[in-house]
Parts: sequence; C-alpha cells; structure tokens
Amino acid sequence: MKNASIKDVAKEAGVSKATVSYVLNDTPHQSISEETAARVREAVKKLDYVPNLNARSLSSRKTKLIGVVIPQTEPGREFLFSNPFYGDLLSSAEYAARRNGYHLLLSGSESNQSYMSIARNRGVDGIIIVGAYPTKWLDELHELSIPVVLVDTYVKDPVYHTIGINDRLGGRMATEYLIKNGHRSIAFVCGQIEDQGVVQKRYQGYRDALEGAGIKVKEEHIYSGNISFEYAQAVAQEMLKRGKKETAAFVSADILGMGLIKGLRRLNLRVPRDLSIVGFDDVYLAKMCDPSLTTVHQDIAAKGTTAVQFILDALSGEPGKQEKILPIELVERESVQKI
Amino acid sequence: MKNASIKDVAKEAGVSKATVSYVLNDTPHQSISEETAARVREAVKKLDYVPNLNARSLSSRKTKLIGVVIPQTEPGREFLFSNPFYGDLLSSAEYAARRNGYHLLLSGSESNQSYMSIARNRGVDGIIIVGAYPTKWLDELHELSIPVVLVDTYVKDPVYHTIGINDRLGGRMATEYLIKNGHRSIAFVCGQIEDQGVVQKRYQGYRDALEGAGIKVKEEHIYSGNISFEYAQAVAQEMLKRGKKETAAFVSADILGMGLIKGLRRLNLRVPRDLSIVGFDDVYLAKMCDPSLTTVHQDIAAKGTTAVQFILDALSGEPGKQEKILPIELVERESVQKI
DNA sequence: TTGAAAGCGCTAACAG
DNA sequence: CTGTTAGCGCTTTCAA
Repeated sequence: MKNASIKDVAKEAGVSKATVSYVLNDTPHQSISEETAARVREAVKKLDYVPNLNARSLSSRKTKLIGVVIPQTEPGREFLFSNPFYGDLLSSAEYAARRNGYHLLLSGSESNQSYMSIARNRGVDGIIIVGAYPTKWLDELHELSIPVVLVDTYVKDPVYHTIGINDRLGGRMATEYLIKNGHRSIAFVCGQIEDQGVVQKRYQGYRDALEGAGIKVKEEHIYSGNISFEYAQAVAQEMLKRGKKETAAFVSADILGMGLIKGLRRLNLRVPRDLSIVGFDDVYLAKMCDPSLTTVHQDIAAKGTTAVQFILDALSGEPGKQEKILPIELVERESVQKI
Repeated sequence: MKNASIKDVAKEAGVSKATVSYVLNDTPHQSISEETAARVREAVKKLDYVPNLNARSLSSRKTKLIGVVIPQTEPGREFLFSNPFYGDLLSSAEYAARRNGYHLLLSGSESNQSYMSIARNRGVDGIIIVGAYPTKWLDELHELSIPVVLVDTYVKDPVYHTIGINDRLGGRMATEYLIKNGHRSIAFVCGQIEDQGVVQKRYQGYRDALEGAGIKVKEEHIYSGNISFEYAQAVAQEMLKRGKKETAAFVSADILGMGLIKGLRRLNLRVPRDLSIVGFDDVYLAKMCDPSLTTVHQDIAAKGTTAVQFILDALSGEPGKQEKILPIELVERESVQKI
C-alpha cells in the first residue's frame, strides 16, 4: 500500500491540501479553527501520513539537510576518518542536527569538486567543511549563498563562519610545559605541515615557546611524515638512529604520541623515563594508553555542536559572520617527566 | 544568480526539457541524434547546469540516498558512536556508496520510531541498521518494501538482508585460546547481554569452550556492565576485591580490554603477567595499547562495504535475501601468557 | 528522433 | 478562516 499523500489526508478530513499544509506546518500568519485542525490531525493519524520531505524541499526550497564534508585522512586512502577525532566530531554534530529537525548528509571530499556537487545536487541548506585549505573550490561555494561553516581551518574569508581553536597557543602551551619541566631538547612530530593548516600553527607555537626560552630551533628535531600510529613508531627508530638527542617531544596529534610510546617501548625505551611526550587533541584514547598522555585538550564535541548551531543561526536570519575560538587547556597525565 | 534548471538548458540548446532529460540520463530505449546530444551537453556546460536531485527524486521515486541507523552506544548518552567500531564501519560504507552515486543519510536511533521516519520522510532507497534487536519498529519497515540490511544482528527475518560474523564461534575461539594456554579460571567481561544480541552469542561461545574443556561456568566470573573503558577499569578493582581468582579474561570488545589493562596497572598488576586478556573486534587501537591486545579480528570495513553492496544489489533487481557471514580470526599479540 | 503534457507531493500567494 | 491555483525541477508516457 502506497504511502498516503497530503491529498489523501485532505480528502479524508474534507478540507483542501492547503489547509492540511497549514495545520502541519503551523504556518505563521495563518489561523485555522481548532475544529478543522483537529479533523486534519485525526486524518493524519488515521492514514499514518508522513510528509514527503523531498516534495516539501522542492517547493519550499529548504531541504533540512546539512552537508558535512570530511577530508580523507590521507590522499589515496579510501576511507574518511580513521582518525578518531572525526567520529567524535560527527556524532556530536549529528545529535545537534537531529534535535533541530535536520539530517546530516555525509561526504568524503573525493575530488575537491565535491564541495559544490553535494551542495547543489542535494540542495543542502548549509554545509560544514572540516579542515579546508584555501582553494578555488572553496571559493566557489560563495555562489550558492548558503551558510558555510569551516571547522579547523585558517582560511580567511569574509563570509564563511569559522570555528576552531588557537592552535598556535596550543603548540606553545605544550612546548612551554615541557620547558618548564626542564627539557631543552624537544622534538616536534607531525604529519604534513600544510600552509595555513592547523599543524603549521601548532608548529609555530612550538617555535614561539622555544624562542621565548632562548632555545634554538633545530631542523633535526622536526619529524614530519603523516598522521598515523605507524609513522610515529618509525620516528622512534629514527630518533634512536640519530643518537636520540631529544629528551622530550611535542606531537601534533595524540595518535602520534601513542605510536611514539609504542615505538620506543619496542626499543626498550620508556615514556616518560627516556622521553617525555605532550600530545594534542585529547581524543578519548589519550587516557587509555600507558602511560596516559599529557596533552592539549580541546572540546571536540563542542566543535560539532557549534558548527551546526552556526548553520542554524544563519538559516534563521542571524546576520553576519560568526567566529568561535574554543578554549583549550593542558591536561597533565603521565607522559612527562621533570628533569 | 539562480542555478540553471533543465528548462534553461532546453532553451539554450533549442530542444525540449524531455530531450535534455534523455541525454542526461542516457535513458534506455530512447535514441537521440548525436548532434542534438552534443548541443545539449554544450548547453549544460555553458550554463554550468547541475540537476536537482530532489526534483528528480520526486518524479522518479528514487532518492539515491541510503539511510544508516547507528545505535546510541549507551541509552541516555547523546552521541552515536564513541565506539571506534562505528567510525570504521561508517567510513567504509560512505566510500562504497559514493562510488556508486549514492549518499549516506546518517541518523542515530533516537526513539526506535526513527527507523520509519527517516525512511519515509526522506524516502531513502534503502536502509542499513546496525545492531538491531527484534522490535515491532523493525518489523514495520517491511511495509515500505525497500531493501533493508541488518548488520550485526541475530534478528530472524525472511526478507531483510543480514551481514555479520559468527559471534559464537568467535567467543569460543577466544576462550579456547586461553584454555590452550593453560588458563582454567577465565572471566567474561562485557556490556549488557541483550537477548539475541552479539554479546549474548559471544558469551555462548565462551560457555561452549569452557564446557568443551570440562570447566564449570561460574556466575562470579561474569562481569556485565556497559561497553566502556571506565567500566572495565572498575572491573579490575572488582576482581581484586573478590580475591582475583581469574588468571585470564575474555572481553567482548577491545575497548574493555584496554580498560582492564589500565585498571590493573593502577593496582600494580600487569597484563599478561597477572591476567591474560583476549579481546574482540580488532579495532585499530588493539595494536596500539601496551601490551597490544590478542583479539578476535573481524573485517569491519568489509561489513560496511558489503552492507552497501547488498542494498545496491537489491535495488538493481537482485531477487531474494542475501546473507553474509564474514570470516574472523584470532590474532595473537602480547596480552596472553602461557601458564 | 523529438516534443507536449501530465504529474510526483508539497508550499505559498491570493482570493474569497 | 479556508480553498484555488500556480508552480518547484524533473521524468515519463504518448503522439507526432
């Protein structure tokens, strides 16, 4: 049996389609007699009517859909988010959206082009993009005049809303903490340092701290590969091969810290005894590993929720660009030793 | 400037809307002269035309949308998937869908009701449900006559496709491995044991193994709480309080294993010296912790890909129910000691 | 090989 | 307060 349509409901209730629509949407500036409304609601229940959101979108030009674009973790890798960070982000966004009658349309950013296509094909009402770099594809989105929220990006744009943290400060906090604990030879381990990316900022913070303490930044202390457990393990080996001059490391993501711990242990070195480590993100794993990771905490769930909120705000007429820098803090756990 | 519609393209190319539609969809049994087709394509390019999938859905009654329903990890918790398992699953599904011109519509299962509402509201072409239990809500879905794939479930249904693993066998393999290593006092640590749920099956496998070895199953060795790192830490305490009679534990999810390791370490006990552990799932964390976890490996990505494939198959007319039991295997790492 | 026309299910002026 | 009407952008008979 086919789903009932608004027409069926109208017939059942003995009113017009328009009236049904008014009742269902509680359309502003439209008063409906309580009696009629009741009849309509009854018909709805009786026929088990569920509105077709597609049709609604077509005429109202609102889809109640928010597109979420998440970068592929590594180029060429097929999957979106092996980094637990994205799972956290996504689930909080999903929840916030659902609470407000929206759904999330998920898309990996295959070719860059897909920003546009997802937005235009499906006519999403707004779009959230995580970790974008400045590209013409990103600029194109302006044409659509739908709200765009950029999460974790340093793209400068007069219109797009942004939400992130002070990555540079975070990098500095982490490094200063190490310095405060007596370390002067500090490695920086990260993935690719992309121009205008969060990692670059964290790196700058690292330099800030070092320079502030009168310590020279040495090229040989920078280990840049890719954000993965495996790479960090390799770094452990590399450090040793180079004679391990570092007493501490600041890693740009917790997962690297975990790899480092594991890699060192393989070589019979211990954290923090042989190397102190400070991580970044405070994903839930940070407290699970052993030793648990001292790291720069950020509220990932808040990022997701706020991103959705910005979209909703814009959709409900809030004018102007919104920006939010979420607070960060250093949480002390077990991976740093005073020397 | 508004997006161009099919009408604009038709005008630009000097043909009818119908013709444009034929060219774009390569409609079967419709021949179009190459010359006309070329003109249309040119117009499309010139106007930068992108079809409106909403409108297309409305008339073709196909949305190219696959709904994915993921259980809230814990009742009352607001977020979907703090368990990394879901991130892995989701990202592989997203990729498979995208490759085939589909998008994923994400939804947490708020009230059970939402199975229906997401499906009917948005008119998804198919729906993937993870970890469903038998409920009337689930049954209702039959009315829609869209393909349904149930992942990790033991719901018996003549129509819904299913994909999972042999959880009971997995439980047995894990436990037998411990027995083979000389353990006879083996704890089982898990979340809720729901009727017809995967955990129940794994538990049965545990019993199978014990009974097969002539070991009596003792109530006191069962620790059932919720699937979380924190709970497992609490279990460690509890074990000690009870005098820790166990020499080993089989945990129903890797994350519990990690919690146990950490909890024991807090009490100055070591894995596997003081307790051997076998996990389940082989999420990527399993190899990151220390000691790395001996666990029952399953191919999570394959689950996601296959689920999507089943939907696509059904949509393209493949008749009949499909079932797939994916292989599992025990991977030996460092968390078990021979005694 | 092409086009005219009738919807898909809903919203939104505009009348009444 | 309620109904009429005209689309939203596309697909799909059916005729030409």
